[in-house]
Amino acid sequence: MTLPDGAIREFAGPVTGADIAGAIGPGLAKAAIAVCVDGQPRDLATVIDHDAAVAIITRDMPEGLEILRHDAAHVMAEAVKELYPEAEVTFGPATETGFYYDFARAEPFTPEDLERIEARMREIVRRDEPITREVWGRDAAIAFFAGIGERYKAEYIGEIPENEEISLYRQGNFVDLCVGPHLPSTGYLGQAFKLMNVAGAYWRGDAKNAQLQRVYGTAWASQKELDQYLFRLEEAERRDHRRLGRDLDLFHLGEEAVGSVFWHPKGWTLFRIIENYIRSRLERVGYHEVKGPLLLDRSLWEATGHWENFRENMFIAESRDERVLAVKPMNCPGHVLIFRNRLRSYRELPLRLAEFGSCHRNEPSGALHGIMRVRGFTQDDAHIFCERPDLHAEGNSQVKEEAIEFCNLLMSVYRDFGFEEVVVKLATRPPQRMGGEVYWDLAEQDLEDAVKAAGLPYTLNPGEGAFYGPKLEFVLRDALGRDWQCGTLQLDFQMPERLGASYVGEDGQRHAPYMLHRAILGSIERFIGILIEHYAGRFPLWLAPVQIVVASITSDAAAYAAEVASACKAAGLRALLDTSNEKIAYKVREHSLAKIPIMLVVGRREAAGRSVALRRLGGNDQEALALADAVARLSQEAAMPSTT
RNA sequence: GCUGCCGUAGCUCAGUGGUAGAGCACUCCCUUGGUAAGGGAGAGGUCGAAAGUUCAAUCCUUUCCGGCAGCACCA
Repeated sequence: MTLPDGAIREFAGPVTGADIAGAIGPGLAKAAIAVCVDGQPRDLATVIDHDAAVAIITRDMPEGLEILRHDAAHVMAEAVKELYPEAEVTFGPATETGFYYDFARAEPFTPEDLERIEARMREIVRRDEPITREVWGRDAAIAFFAGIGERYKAEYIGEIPENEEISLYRQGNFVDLCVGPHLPSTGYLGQAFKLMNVAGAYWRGDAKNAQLQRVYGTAWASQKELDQYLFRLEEAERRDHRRLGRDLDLFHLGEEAVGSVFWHPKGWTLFRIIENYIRSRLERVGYHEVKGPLLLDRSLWEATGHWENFRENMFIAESRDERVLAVKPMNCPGHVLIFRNRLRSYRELPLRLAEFGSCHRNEPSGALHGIMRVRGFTQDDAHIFCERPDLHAEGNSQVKEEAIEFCNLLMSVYRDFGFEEVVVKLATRPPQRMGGEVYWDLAEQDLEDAVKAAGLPYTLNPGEGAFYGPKLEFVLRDALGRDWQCGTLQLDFQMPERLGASYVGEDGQRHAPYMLHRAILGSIERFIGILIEHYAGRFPLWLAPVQIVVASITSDAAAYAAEVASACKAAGLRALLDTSNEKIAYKVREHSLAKIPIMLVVGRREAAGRSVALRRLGGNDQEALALADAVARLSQEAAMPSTT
């Protein structure tokens, strides 16, 4: 047996994982929960009868944790069957943070039911029931599950491929179909788990199928990790953009416009700062900003194929002469029409048309979520029209050059917003697609080369590209370690042609251009939601809607405070004046809760010396500064990054 | 859209088959106080909407609207 460190252990005959762990040491024997044989996770009791590479899996390892969680699902199923024998079991896998199990039962589970189930689970763990594996014949297995009324299990076994082994796991009186591996006994699960909530889920993930009840739980290797996870959940709740949006008076959502945002002055300030920052970045690298119409004639959407495929998701309007129009769900057709409006030369390419495009999509009500998922939103969109690549040419195509430039720009923008960790996914040709294989080959190659050239880590997402071309998806990771897909770069060799766009090439002939759809932030509304949660509402100075509050200590200093606020505003800083009739401690608390980054406190002393006492959010001390110095320093600190 | 839960003052939440309360926020008054809540008074609600049961509904029932969680969706 070859161990992970390369050491070789000899055994006279067939051994189990437990034997091997025991041979290595008593500590490991105790910690072992499963074994990895030639890369495959197995039960600790599995007999290994050949030379193999083995690794003992413990509960602290990611593989071990996954087994633990999977077992938690089984223990839950056992508990449910004991308490509610009429419930049918279906699937119950491990998840990123725990597990779930889908049950079929006419009665909904109540929160009280969850408490009962959790208590029974803890009891099953204390019973320490041995978990054993059995291999069954297909027909016997189907008959068994059908016989005990488990129709979903029986249905599923019928669909397992002929060549696969059908294994059942038994713990106590509970028997479940499962590939495993599992813990040696229920006691190994420990008590670091908790049931979280119940929700509906479709049988086999299909909305056409019956809806089951999914019970979610979380499970960890230790109580400490469970506590940390629960704390992280609380932290996420504290940072929830819906709560902070209200507390910081950034926006509200209302039933008068479901799925659209009412931006308040501070929120709109933030929106405009972000828009202006992107505008400035784009101008520097040769984009031209445009603005297309919001309402476009039905015939255009028929030409793009949207009328056929996405009509349910579009808002439809009618003009008084009874023409049918759709509120645009995307900006590209408008940009193609701008491109197509006159004869274009290859000399104009690449042509980069950018728009802060206001889009509307009639999303299903259940999909809406704060400002993250809305029906009306704004994209930092642009379409880059490129020369049709010559399949036999040397060197980089325009498409590739533009893709590289875009990756660099995107990374720089993300860094400016405080996101350092970004992963890229390359989504390649889907089963249903348009265009010949040679074009797909080249297109995928160009995008892959571009990510490499930009030095970004990436993973493949096979078959997930759009029907008109492959795409890059940019996923950033926030302060809480959550992933958000924001940026996208999609290559499209269909739409320009479909809408009759062309340019005159060097050869004097007309060609349909290639088009790159690209966005960095994606939806600005959603991106602001992400920023709020990333920063927990404590924006860096350049983004803060209110950067400075000038607070007076006594009314004697009010006039000077007003002068200080004016000086800040004159320097382009977003400053607020607070000369209200409150004590300074009250003002400090109030503006700290409003998460305003800088407070300039002025009393008699400052007024006499033309100075300010500068206090930073979260700090406990103040710094005495001459007014002019403070303004100069803050202006510099508040500068928009990468734009000067 | 589906399943479950929820909807009482701007916010957080009590409460009752006989038409409502607290804290914070808000307004006014007193207070001029040096770094996370000074004191007092006042105003504020068709109890999400409609229909039904009832002598009587904020409370019970139904439908609708909206929110939350998950699923499905996300060109």
